Amino acid sequence: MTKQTETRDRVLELIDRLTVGQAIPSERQLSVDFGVSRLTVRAALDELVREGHLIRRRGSGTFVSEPKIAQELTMTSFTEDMRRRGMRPTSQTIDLRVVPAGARLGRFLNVSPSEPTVVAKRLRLADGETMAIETLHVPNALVPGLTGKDLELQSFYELLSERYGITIAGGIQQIEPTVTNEEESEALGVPLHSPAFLFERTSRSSDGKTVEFVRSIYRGDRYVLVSELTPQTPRTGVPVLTVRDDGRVY
Amino acid sequence: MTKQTETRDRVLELIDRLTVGQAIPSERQLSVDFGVSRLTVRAALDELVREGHLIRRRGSGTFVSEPKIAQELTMTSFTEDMRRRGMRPTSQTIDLRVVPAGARLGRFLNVSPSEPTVVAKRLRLADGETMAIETLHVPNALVPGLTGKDLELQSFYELLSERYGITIAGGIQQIEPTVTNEEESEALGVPLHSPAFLFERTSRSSDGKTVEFVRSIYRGDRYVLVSELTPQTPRTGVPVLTVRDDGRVY
DNA sequence: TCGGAGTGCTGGTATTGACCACTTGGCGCC
DNA sequence: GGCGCCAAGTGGTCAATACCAGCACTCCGA
Repeated sequence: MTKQTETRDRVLELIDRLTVGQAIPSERQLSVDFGVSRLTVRAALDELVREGHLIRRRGSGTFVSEPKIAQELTMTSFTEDMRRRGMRPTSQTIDLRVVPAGARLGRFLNVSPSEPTVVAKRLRLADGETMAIETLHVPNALVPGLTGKDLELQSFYELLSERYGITIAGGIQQIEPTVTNEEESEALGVPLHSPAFLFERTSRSSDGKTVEFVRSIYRGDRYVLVSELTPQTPRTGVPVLTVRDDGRVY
Repeated sequence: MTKQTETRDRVLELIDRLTVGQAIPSERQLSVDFGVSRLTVRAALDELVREGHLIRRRGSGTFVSEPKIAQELTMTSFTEDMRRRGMRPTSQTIDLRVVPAGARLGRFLNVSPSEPTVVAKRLRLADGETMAIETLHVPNALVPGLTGKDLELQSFYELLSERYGITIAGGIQQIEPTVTNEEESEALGVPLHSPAFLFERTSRSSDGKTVEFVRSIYRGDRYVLVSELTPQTPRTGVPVLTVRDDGRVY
């Protein structure tokens, strides 16, 4: 725990006790209070400003900012995503089998086409309603003994971390519009050819190995992507998955 | 021009002359070369690392990184977006009329329902191929005398800035999957009910006024959203519009 | 020849001190 | 009472210095 992260955490606690628009103590004051140098305080505040918790006003002070409309799109699993939105995520494993990766999947996972690979098809629910259908592909060697039941009990990423000691370090996700086919429509309970998002994600672990390739179909009538746009300044354009509760969310 | 931004620029020049994977001089060396403190060099490098130009390796050095797959999604117009990808953006104004805002649009634009509003429908092309169809809504008072031809000659945001003195300060964009209707299919030259992205964007100027509401339909077969995912650490998840040149882009 | 310890580099963190640019509010003058 | 100026406080920037932790290479001894 560096002083900087410690300072960051202490400031976050401060923020929790304040309301939007209120000023936090000055950098000089904080450096005295916490017993660290002002630069350390600044570094911690820098981070919080980047994350949208604080707003600096030169000559005036540093203030608690509006909660960001669009939160960071971090490396979240479906489970975390739903929890963050106060919904209860569940999962039904429709199918789980181990098959050779094949050419295309082998390329994605960076393994031999003959490599045994777990292919799991899951229906993802939020508060009991269908939200997405997901097909997971993982080299079997990474997750020996994985069962369909395992996937229903906890987040796959939690499982990866706790049972197999694998932590996800990053990934890349591609999003396209699509329409549901017969199988997807039936599983999701929506009309045939309903608009949907197709997510394709490849994740890699901290040692650089490709861990999974996931293909998900999200209901277009329940999901929207919202991104906040900022001009010029390379601040961050932060998109987020937002559940459409009723008809619209503005 | 602060020393930090100056240092940043000089390092960027350095990067241009190097290839991916090569090391830049050490922080201490740069601070001597540029005649600034190491702290200043670090701050400049911090920014470049955040933007994805450089990668630090403790004990080893700082290296030129792969160009980021996902660039920042800044407040871009279609025009800027296409230019950044090396394509030539053009525009055909299909229709332009001034009508009362009405209830729904008035709410979006934060004006009275009877407020005269420019509604312009444009076909957006990239390298001569249809890419999107866009319907622009702007209070007429903000852009008096706007013609359909104006919109074909330059970016609307450039026009706003140069002729009307309005600069866009931010906005929020919502993205959904949809399918094209008859009119859209015909205009875009795709089959009826083709998958497409629906973008709805509301932009505000620096003085807080809502400037525009834009509704765009992007061809799903030519557009994909790519977002790079980073775990835990609230670095930035940066999504971007990526043109699908051929069949796939991986 | 091979392996391991040592050493000199790298970036990572932290401190102290200083000055600048800007905001704000109070004080004094009109 | 109102206006304008000025001082105090704020964040923004920068310097010089120190020590820590990780990496890679060299050199020496087995």
